[in-house]
Amino acid sequence: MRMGRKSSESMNGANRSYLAQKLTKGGARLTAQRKMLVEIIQNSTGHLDAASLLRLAKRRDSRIHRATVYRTLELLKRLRLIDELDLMHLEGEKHFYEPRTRSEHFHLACFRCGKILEHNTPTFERLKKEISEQTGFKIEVIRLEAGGQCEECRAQADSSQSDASRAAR
Amino acid sequence: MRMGRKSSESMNGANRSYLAQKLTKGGARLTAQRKMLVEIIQNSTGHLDAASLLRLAKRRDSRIHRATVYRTLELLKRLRLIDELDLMHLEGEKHFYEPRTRSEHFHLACFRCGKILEHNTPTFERLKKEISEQTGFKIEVIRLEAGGQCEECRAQADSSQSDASRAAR
DNA sequence: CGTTAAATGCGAATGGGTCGCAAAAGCTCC
DNA sequence: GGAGCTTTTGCGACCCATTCGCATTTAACG
Ligand SMILES: [Mn+2]
Ligand SMILES: [Mn+2]
Ligand SMILES: [Zn+2]
Ligand SMILES: [Zn+2]
Repeated sequence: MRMGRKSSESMNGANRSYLAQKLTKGGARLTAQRKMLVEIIQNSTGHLDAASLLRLAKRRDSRIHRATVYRTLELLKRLRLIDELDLMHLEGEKHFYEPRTRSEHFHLACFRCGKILEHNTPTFERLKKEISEQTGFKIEVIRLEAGGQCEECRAQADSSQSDASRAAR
Repeated sequence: MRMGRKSSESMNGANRSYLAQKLTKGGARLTAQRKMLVEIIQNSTGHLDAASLLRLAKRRDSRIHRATVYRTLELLKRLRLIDELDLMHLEGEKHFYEPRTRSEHFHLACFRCGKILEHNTPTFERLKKEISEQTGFKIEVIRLEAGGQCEECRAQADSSQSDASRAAR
């Protein structure tokens, strides 16, 4: 009977109250799978899709099933613990997820290099406020995404553009 | 050999130059199918998904195939003649399409009654400008969507809320 | 018109996501 | 710390939107 605690577990202790609070509100049970999935999402840096999340989870406990991942994502969305992103369908039709613990931001997807930029400005906050005021609509989730060219790729495109026009002469 | 022209066809004459211009740029051919699909999209009021578009198209020429619809939508997206919407996945994973001829707006999807509101405010324009200025990102397509409760549904929810609290006492 | 590259129809194949059900695991209350 | 009830999981079959490869047709250019 190992009583040793890994750092992730002791850290879990701190998280548990927050999660327990959030998850148990509404009658959701705090299962091992859910704890694991939430922890992976929280600790992950980038934007996870369901398949990646499953892969990472299987590394800890190979018995976890795809359906559980999808069901948990659905639950976390409902509880507003994560946001779902499309990232302009840059990599097919799948969705990406990120914890709502980080400060709010939107996403810019570069069609050329595939990079995802995160950004925010007070004007976004203002826009949301205006929307509610002007339409009476109560915003529960909002998603702002743009596709185009990032600064670097634009510079590159411009220089090859001038190459092309030079060659055309 | 019927020489009569339906109004939709004569209207087509006006559109054709615009379409021909847009479609033939980049080497796209002006096929009967493409003309038909673009016309359906332009004349449609609501937000069409691929299946609805196919259904409407089949009504005019039953030989048109699903794959052609998808390929045409892809083309029109590339040419920036239409925008693709998710509408917060209110009706599953499918996408919706609308012509870019109408003035720009974003979409608010009511989770309760399923209504889609269209809205705009100058702050949105300003936000886009700021994004470009602050990040150097060149926006080619942008999508702003919110999900929540429309004014009517909110009023309804509030009144049933107070019913509930009254009942609870 | 004939030529040629591009587009279409077709049906099979993908891929992301969902479902129904039996077994397993949380919670609650004692 | 179990009994009993309810929720959740694993599982595989299934679904639905979209894509693909290929043979045939068609638009566009000369
Ligand atoms: Mn989507
Ligand atoms: Mn992000
Ligand atoms: Zn880039
Ligand atoms: Zn509503």
